[in-house]
Amino acid sequence: MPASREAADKVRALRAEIERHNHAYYVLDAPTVPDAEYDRLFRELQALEAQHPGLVSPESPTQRVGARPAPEFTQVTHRTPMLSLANAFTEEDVANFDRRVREGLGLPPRPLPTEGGDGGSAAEAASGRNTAPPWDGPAAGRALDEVEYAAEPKFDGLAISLTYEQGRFVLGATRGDGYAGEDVTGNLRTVRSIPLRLQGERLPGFLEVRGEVLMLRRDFERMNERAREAEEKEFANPRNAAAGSVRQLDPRITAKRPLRFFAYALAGLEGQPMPATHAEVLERLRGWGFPVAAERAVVRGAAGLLRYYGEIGLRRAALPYDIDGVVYKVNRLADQERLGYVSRAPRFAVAHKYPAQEELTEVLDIEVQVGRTGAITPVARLKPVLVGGVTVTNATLHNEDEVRRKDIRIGDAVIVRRAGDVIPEVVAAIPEKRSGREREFVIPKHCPVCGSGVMRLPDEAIARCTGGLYCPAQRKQAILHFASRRALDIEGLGEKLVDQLVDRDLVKSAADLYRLDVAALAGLERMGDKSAQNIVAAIEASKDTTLARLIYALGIRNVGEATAKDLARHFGSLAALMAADAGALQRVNDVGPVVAESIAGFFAEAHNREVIARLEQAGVNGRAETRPAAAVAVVAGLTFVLTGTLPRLTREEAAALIEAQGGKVSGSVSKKTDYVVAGADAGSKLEKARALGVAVIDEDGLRRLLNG
DNA sequence: GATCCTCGAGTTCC
DNA sequence: CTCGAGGATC
Repeated sequence: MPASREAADKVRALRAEIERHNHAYYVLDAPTVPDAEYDRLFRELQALEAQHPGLVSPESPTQRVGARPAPEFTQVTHRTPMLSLANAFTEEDVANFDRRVREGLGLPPRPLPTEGGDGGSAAEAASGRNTAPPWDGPAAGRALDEVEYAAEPKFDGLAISLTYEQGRFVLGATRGDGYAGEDVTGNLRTVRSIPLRLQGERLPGFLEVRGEVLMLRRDFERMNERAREAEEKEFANPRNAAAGSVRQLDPRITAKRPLRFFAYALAGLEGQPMPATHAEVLERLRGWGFPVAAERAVVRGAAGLLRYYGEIGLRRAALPYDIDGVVYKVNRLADQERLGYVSRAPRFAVAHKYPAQEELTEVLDIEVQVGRTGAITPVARLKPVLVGGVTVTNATLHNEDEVRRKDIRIGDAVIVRRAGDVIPEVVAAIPEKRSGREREFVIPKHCPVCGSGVMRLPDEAIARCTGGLYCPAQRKQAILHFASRRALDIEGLGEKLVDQLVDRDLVKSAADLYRLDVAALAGLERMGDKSAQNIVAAIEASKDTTLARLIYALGIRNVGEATAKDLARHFGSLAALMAADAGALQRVNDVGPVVAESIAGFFAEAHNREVIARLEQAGVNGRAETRPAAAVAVVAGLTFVLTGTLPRLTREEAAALIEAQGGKVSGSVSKKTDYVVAGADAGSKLEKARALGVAVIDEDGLRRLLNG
């Protein structure tokens, strides 16, 4: 059917509208229509194009769904090479960069305090420049002498080059070796934030744009979540996911990946004059419809660069995308040209890197640890590697399924990261690096500590040692738990000491702690008279405690701090708790059939009852806490979550104050949270609070609430 | 029955 | 901090 003029007009209008919505959503990050409306427009356009195949053109938004797979990519030679940048790691490197730029531009080595603006003008005259230097503005003083730089985040993605002819996207290529890359036009057409047609009135006849393809962290996580549900392989990080997606031979797969594009340079322009500065380049790119980094800035001198580096460093974790540093470019393009290139890197730009949060290392071995409940946890012993400033040698692998899912083998090269900036985590193995000598990990059939059988219940992820308290590892953990800060808080009773006490049979259960005397302790390693006295005193002091702490200290399965508090409040004494049957137990908040069975089962054991009797004889007294009549307090009945470092209170102190007035302190933020109390360096909880619209207060705000 | 909210448990390094 | 899972809720 020949396309009627009417249909052609309609198609054009629909395309324009859809691209406008695309731009608003993917580039401006401000959606203009609901998703359903967008889908409706999209389907309407698809239907029209199906009716009139003559109207289909490569820059129609419908073509973003991806063309057929290609047998391989064809090579493209870059008109201008895509060079890499020199790296800077230290402040000194940055100072040297600034110094070399000044030399290259014929400026004096450093603007001396006494010279004022004279140095600048002298240099300008000497260099014979005819354009106004950036520091020749109305501002006066020292800053006049400093070089102006454009600074922006360095995206951790895949560098690509986009070519536009007469405003239409015609070629997209990977960086490759810098001189020739691969033609990935079909894949890049599916990336919604890459304009298929440039926006604006005055379009260049030819345009080549450089930028980065990446995945936003939230998109990456959502994608991995779906892969996990579908039991497909997950990607290790957003960069690998983006790179893998762009180099997909089947564009229909690429189309399903949530890729984004950010532009950062102009490599070719015909038909209109180049802008004067890099900052203006970015504005021009934005005008044509390309996303550019919101964090871009123009700064002066080495001091300005370092300040920018520090600011972005602080915001790094909160940025929507991964970055591995920041990039500094001399702002004026004329100056860039004068500085030119040295070997393969430009002299006018440098990448200032942050310490890596991910590193490559090697799994030397996978050992297992036995926890308090007998849980057998595989732990990777790693070749030591510096990640984000600390040396990492161990990382938990959680459980057998996790090892299988990530397919981590002994001897593998692996990527290690510090999750939430603290706890080391093995992100993924790199199977390409295998030699064939790697060994797969298997959970041992017998406990490495006591030799008892290891059992994994069918619907549990964790394998456990069946040795119970016969197993020295579990006994040690039980005693450490009993003495821990949130339980009976026996200071000085740490791992090394408990190891010795249990290995020498001086202590078999928590009750035995109360029979220790200085003489018994004094014979141990690293244990003088003074230390022994301190420990005996700490054990003595622990006898006076609360019922909630005592219940928690017993280490009943599925009974943690919060449940212990509920149980203490409900029953009032250990005797009453021990006498309760499953029905009575389930009347307590948050106790269902499973927890009730754990509790009843614990007290049914003769051994446990004996330990409790001996604790009571020794004088361990779990006194019930009397609740203040707190109905009048402002915070009564409200739920708080504490995060970050408060200026004057520890989190424990703040929690105690809240609970004393009848408030509740919880560990995770949800819609039901009333207040998040945030201190310095607050992390994900603060983010979540903001996302959910939960009220955030600081320590002073909390004090005001507590004081009514 | 599905979904959301919490809690419990295990873990690293300084 | 993260994961898994128990309990509550709709």
